[in-house]
Amino acid sequence: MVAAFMQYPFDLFRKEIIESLRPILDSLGYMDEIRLETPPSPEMGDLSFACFPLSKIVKKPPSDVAKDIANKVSPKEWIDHTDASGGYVNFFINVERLVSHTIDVILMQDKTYGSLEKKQKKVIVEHTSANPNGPLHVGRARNPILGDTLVRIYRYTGYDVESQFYVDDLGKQVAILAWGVKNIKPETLPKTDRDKPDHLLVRFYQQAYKLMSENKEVAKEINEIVKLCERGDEETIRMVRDAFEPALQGIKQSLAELDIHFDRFVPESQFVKDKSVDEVVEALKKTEYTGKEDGAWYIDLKPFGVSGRNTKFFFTRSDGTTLYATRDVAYHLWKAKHADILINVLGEDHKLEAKQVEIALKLIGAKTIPKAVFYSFVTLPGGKMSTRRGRVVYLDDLIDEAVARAFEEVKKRRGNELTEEKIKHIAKLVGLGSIRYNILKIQPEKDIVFKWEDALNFEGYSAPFIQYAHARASSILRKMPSPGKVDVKPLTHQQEIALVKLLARFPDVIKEACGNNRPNLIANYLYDLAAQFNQFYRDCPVIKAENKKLRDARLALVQATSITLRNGLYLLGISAPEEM
RNA sequence: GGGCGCGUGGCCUAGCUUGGAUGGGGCGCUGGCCUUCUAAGCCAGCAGUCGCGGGUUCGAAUCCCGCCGCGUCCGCCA
Repeated sequence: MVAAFMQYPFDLFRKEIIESLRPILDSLGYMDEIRLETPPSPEMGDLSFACFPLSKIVKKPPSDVAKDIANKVSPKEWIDHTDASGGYVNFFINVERLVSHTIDVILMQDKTYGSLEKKQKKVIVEHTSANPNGPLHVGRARNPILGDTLVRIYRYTGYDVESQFYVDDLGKQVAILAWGVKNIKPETLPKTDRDKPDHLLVRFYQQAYKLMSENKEVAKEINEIVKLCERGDEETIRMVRDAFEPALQGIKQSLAELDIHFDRFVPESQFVKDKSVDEVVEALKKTEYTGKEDGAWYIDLKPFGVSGRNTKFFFTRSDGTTLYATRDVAYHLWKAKHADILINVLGEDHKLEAKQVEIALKLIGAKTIPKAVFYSFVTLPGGKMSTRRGRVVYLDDLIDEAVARAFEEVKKRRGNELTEEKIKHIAKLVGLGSIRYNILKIQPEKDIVFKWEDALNFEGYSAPFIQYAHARASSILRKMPSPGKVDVKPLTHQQEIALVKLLARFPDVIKEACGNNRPNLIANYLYDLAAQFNQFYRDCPVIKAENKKLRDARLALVQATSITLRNGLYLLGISAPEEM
């Protein structure tokens, strides 16, 4: 058992620099926090300190200040030497120490390399929360992929995490579906090519929606269902739930394909049944921003910086029933009781609603305010996706297509050496990995126009590129296992050093990705790491290294790389094939 | 009309929170590398007014103001 949590090399290096710099800077009258940056290229150093602000204080040119400081810093355990250029003090790490320490840590921690110490804090990540009225389409697929990745990242960073899917069982969408299931004869509906409950059910929804728009009677009946649900009528809620439950199962199935699972499904009706939403209403009625219009209660959001045509946030209807956002407030109060940090993954269309909930929570004195991660829509080249109009690409179709495409690719390359079964297995890992990666590599706030060629990208900046690097490493280790703890002094080739330096950065990347809710940083990093490994692979023969010492050292490095790639891919929910 | 987000080579994208040292990648295109650990790879080349205009600064893709374009929201819907 690994007793103590080993400290990561770059943390130690950074710490040493700051300790050396502090007294020097103090004596020059610079009291600010010391911020270190990474030079643009490794030849210039491993970390640097900019002297521009300091040059003002001491009234000397930055280059002179940098030179003075560089001369005063002496080599230590981690600082090998310093250098001044262009107004920067550049610090070079002790490479020999870095190499041995980094490889030691990685081989020792193995599956936990990059993870951080336990935080003793609970996080609830709410994501997906899609209306269970049909299959997930790719327009919404960003949500579960981002959400699940955040769950993984928070766990790895040391938090206790629970993932939640908020089931909107009181909404109009599910009421329409329930009406359809009850009133529409299945044989009148078009056939589906997919025998999966969500695909079968969405036809009822689409048809019921159509009838509702054409026929006032139908609309009335559907509204009646909604009303009964909102009042907490057990029988109606059960009827609706029975209607949508299979669709939810279908959604779960699709997500399971992508290795996405939830710890808890929370039905919206829970907060009507336990009356907690009524408590929210009572509390909101008492604020100084509260008003009433035709019997409906609202909060004026204008003083909170919300603007637009209408700034009133209605939290009851004139008949006293609550609205979606009101119940969402109750849900968040409940979550706050069970966690220290709340993360919500939401589409950009929910920005105002999230703001309403946040303001309401503050007004009634909630101590934990959720942090939202918004993502922009995935659209089709012709515009938005729409389940109603059938203008959609379903996630299931994307999955099938990705796996099929991957199958062709594997077959093309390895068809004559691998069994059909093995090809299928690899194709699945590659196809599914590509879907996740192609979403995760892009910042959430950027719009994505769905194009098959991008979604199924298998080369360059893609999952298979990284998986391939891992497979290459595995292939070497399969032929000749790493001897474990060895003397890594022979690792002096520039590709080896560059590779180790990247490996050592992994924990920083995770910390950064978690702190800012930005999984794309990990996606980026893994690409860089894989690319660097490919260069090492080209220049440094491992099995046929000149001598046994070098070979063993390189094997350890390959092992360390394979561990880091695998851990990183795991965080993104992508599998690391040993062969492809 | 107002709020929020986005705008980087033909296409996609990193960097923007915390301003600094030559703006990184990928796709596509052109040319080269498989008798050596899997070529889903590697190397070289072509390709950029960082939407436009102003400002702050020793220094702006990054901060501030204005404008333009795209997305999204402004329901007693969810």
